Amino acid sequence: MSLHESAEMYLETIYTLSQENHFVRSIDVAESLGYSRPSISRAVGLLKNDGYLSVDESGFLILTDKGIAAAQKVYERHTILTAALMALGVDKESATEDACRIEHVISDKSLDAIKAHLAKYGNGTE
Amino acid sequence: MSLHESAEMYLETIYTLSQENHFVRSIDVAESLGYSRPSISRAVGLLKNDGYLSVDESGFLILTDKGIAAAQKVYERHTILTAALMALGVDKESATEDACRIEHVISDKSLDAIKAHLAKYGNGTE
DNA sequence: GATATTTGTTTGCAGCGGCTAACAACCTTG
DNA sequence: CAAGGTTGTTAGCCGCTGCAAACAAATATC
Repeated sequence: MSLHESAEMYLETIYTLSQENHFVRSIDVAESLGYSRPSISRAVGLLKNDGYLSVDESGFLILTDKGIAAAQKVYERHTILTAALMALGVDKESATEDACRIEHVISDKSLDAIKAHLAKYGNGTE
Repeated sequence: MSLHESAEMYLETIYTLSQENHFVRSIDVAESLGYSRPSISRAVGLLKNDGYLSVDESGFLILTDKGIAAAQKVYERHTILTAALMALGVDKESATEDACRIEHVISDKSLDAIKAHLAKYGNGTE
């Protein structure tokens, strides 16, 4: 079963938060995404059911290997898209916001093409 | 009230079909998008309510000025995104599919940056 | 003119993905 | 230990956007 956009977003958020804080609870995800606690609660339940994470006794969210792999894939897309847009002169904030939406809908083919282009022509200048 | 993604897609489809055929009915939109007739029926009703189109006695869909403007905007985005992806070496079909999804979520800022880049470096080669 | 096909509408369903309200369980702290 | 804040869950709502079934109206065909 492939991930819905929202699930990708939750995984990515948990992943990046866990790199910053090491311990991630539902409330952290809620605050980071600006969503309500019930929304996170449901999403976490679904992700748990689907084997993307587990929740320990203290309520910390632990990504499984499957969860980490999925999150990293989304995160990489995010990074590439942000870099590509910034290379075109888009400000960081707009580039990040757009990357956040595009990362869920662009194909691997197109993403790879952008990646290859960045690799060839650099990521920081134009 | 800003257009939802689905509404943008309907408008764009009606617009392109009306350039090819001159007369566009609901059924044409249904076949073009691969949606059911009821889905089109409801969408057309909503677009009509919001002043994007009218339906004449024969059932032909007529975009209003507002509808044309909105459709053209989406279509232009589609064209630019397709060209940009193809310039990166993405095949036409994939580029078109991705453009179809990205066109609804990318910001004007990023779109303008891509447009400017295409204008500077051409649309067909890399 | 009768039947059949095409087209559009109405009704109601389903999944997704937000939300609030209310409750429960767990701190924490006076 | 009692009171209050924090966090998570449950229940249920709503809008969006697809769907199918069933009906209605118009058109085509025999």
